[in-house]
Amino acid sequence: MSDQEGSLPAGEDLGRREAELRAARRANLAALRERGVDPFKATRFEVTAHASDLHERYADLSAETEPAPNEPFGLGGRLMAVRKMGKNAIWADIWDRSGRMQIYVREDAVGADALAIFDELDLGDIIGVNGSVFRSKKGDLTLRVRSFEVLSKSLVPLPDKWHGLVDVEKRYRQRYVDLIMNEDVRRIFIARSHILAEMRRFCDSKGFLECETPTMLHVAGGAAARPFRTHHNALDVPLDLRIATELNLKRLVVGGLERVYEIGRIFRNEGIDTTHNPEFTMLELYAAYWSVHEMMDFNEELFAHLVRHVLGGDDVVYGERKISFARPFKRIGYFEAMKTYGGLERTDLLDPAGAQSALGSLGLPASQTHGQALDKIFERVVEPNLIDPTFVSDYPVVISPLAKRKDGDPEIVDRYELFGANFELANAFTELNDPDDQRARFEAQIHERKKGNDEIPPPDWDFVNALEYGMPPTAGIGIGVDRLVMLLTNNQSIREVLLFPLQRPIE
RNA sequence: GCGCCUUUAGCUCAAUCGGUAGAGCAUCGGCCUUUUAAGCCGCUGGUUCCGGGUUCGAGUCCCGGAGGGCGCACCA
Repeated sequence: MSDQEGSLPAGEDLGRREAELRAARRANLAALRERGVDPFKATRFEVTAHASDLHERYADLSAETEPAPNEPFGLGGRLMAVRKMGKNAIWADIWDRSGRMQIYVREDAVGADALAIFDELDLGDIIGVNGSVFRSKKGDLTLRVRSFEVLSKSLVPLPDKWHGLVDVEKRYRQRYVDLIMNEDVRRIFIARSHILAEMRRFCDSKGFLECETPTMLHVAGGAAARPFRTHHNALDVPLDLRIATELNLKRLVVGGLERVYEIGRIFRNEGIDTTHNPEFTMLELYAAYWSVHEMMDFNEELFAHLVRHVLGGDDVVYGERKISFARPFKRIGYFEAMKTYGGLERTDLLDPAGAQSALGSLGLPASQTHGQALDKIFERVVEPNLIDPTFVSDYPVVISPLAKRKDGDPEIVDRYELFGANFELANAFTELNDPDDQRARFEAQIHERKKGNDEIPPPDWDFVNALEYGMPPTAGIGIGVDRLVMLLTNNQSIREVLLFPLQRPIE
């Protein structure tokens, strides 16, 4: 590639202004090269501190104690602001992952040639600086630059240094620019990474094995959802992207791994809104010899731990609300909740016709199935009341095809869901391990499927076969990681916690 | 899929009733050795998302389309 104006990627349609701005940077690149500095030749830089390290370490350094301790540091970062003071001194801000550091470049410290090079830099260039810190008269901790290196050149103009990048579409399509400009966005994704790491650490500490099961399957099962279809050329077979990790993880429990989990990407071929993205991340975890009661304790401990770890206390601020995750969480039975919040009776709800009429009296449209009707009623009547974290337990079997029936009450399963801030945070149940019951439920689903419900997956007979070898009593849980991150980072849209949310292609 | 909102300079935003499209930042040229949205002086910068229509005249009004956001529906 030459650094001539016009050597832009084919098809890129630049306005005249942007072309000028880019050309100016190319000219500055050429000028640097003429001085013997090639920004793209650098292969490494010795980073010995991040900005936040220095801010912490020198929190007590005052402007009066200058000269500062003569300890040199090397910082790498992006040049984000430049304030030139005459011909011989430049103040500037560089940003690294941890935050901002002001730097001070003086001719009498770096020499005339180096200052001239610095003078040629553009906002957005990546530099490495060496020097020691002092506190400026205005109180800002500053690195007095003794030497610096140009580590990379930024050839496109950055957004407004004050307003940053605001346009939501551009933020998602060019997330790298968003991350450069918006510190709060950077913090969300750093927090997300910490949440994921802490979830793993927590699960590992309880004796769970992280397992990786295939994302491409011949039969995508374990949930009700339309899959994405793909194709393997060499085998010439159609494949589905998984819609859950459930069945494979339970195969591992059959295999004797006892405690397993996967933090996995799930794909569902459905619409996009503020709480749904076609690919999302779910934690699924299975514990042999546990019932749903042990799982509830585990769940409560995990969430309380994560909230403390990320937010430093028990309270989560979400939108207008403040929600406490102090243990114990509230608990309520499914039918108890329906009765309390909607005055609805168990016997009516368990009757398909009764459920439909309850739906009608709420002013909701008729549902295709009994289960769907119950979901709609619950969503309307109970969910809006679930703000503090609340375990709702004892679900009806009609809406829980993979859960074990409750002993002594065959219409109820050993299942709970955890709600908080008006959305579902976790779904757990005692897993069905009777192969005959499982087979019967798959057979029932075949009829559903034939009726045209294409969200019902075809049966996975090998899974029944696995159960026939014998699976210990097992509890399982699914946690929507993206929604948990939304909650812990106070974001109202899933796209704000996904680095690259799916967008329609341009043109 | 339906409804509402939105799209103007590289970025962030203006533009009265339909009457010559402006500003700040950035860029470019100057001045300034403790500034921090640095400051001061000067220059430059437009396919008003796209395509039609109405009109003497359209960023503005009408129709169609595209992208995005939100809500509803669908969906955990």
